[in-house]
Amino acid sequence: MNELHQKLPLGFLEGDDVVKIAKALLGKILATHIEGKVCKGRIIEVEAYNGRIDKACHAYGGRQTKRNMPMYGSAGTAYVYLCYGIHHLFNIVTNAEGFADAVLVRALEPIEGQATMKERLLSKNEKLTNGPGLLAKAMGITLDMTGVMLKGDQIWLEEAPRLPDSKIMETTRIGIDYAEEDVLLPWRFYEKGNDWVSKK
DNA sequence: CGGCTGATTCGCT
DNA sequence: GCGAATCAGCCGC
Repeated sequence: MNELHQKLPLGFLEGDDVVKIAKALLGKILATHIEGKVCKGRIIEVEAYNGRIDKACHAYGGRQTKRNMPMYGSAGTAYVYLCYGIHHLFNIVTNAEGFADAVLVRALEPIEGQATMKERLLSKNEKLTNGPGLLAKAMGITLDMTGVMLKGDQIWLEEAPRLPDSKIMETTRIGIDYAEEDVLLPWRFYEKGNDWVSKK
């Protein structure tokens, strides 16, 4: 097996600095094997959410709901939730059990299974994975996958060289206007010049 | 091509 | 009841 396609050890996600982990995840590969179909994409856009200090985080202030419980799980847990009543958004939980940090995967560069993605999306345009709602649908990620570990046969991460800092763009997160001053945190990261970034 | 809006369900007031 | 870590379709320029 090609060394680039080894599974990413979940220890990669155990640190207590979710911002650092979010940046390090850029370039890594997200893979799913659902209903007999394999899909893969390079992670090229992410956002960091910190449960203790970040008003944009669903678990800010120690809030616990049925929806956000997976965020308190151990590093490498998937957190999938329904946004705007329609879209599934996929997060990678980081840090130790009991700490509700997570990285929202906002965009992928497709590298395998594009035909399957197109079937799932029933979309007329060329967008497959240029946004968190789209990529979850394209990859076959659904609500019942919240709480599963990213190490099984269904969904996992693969190793890949990390992006040099010179290729990483840092900016503010999207769609969190309710988060008061934390709107300004530069916790969205994407690969400069990549056409699959969700917004320009 | 930019801006506005409906979709649709969960969580909190 | 209202707003939400979004997207596609429609309208007007």
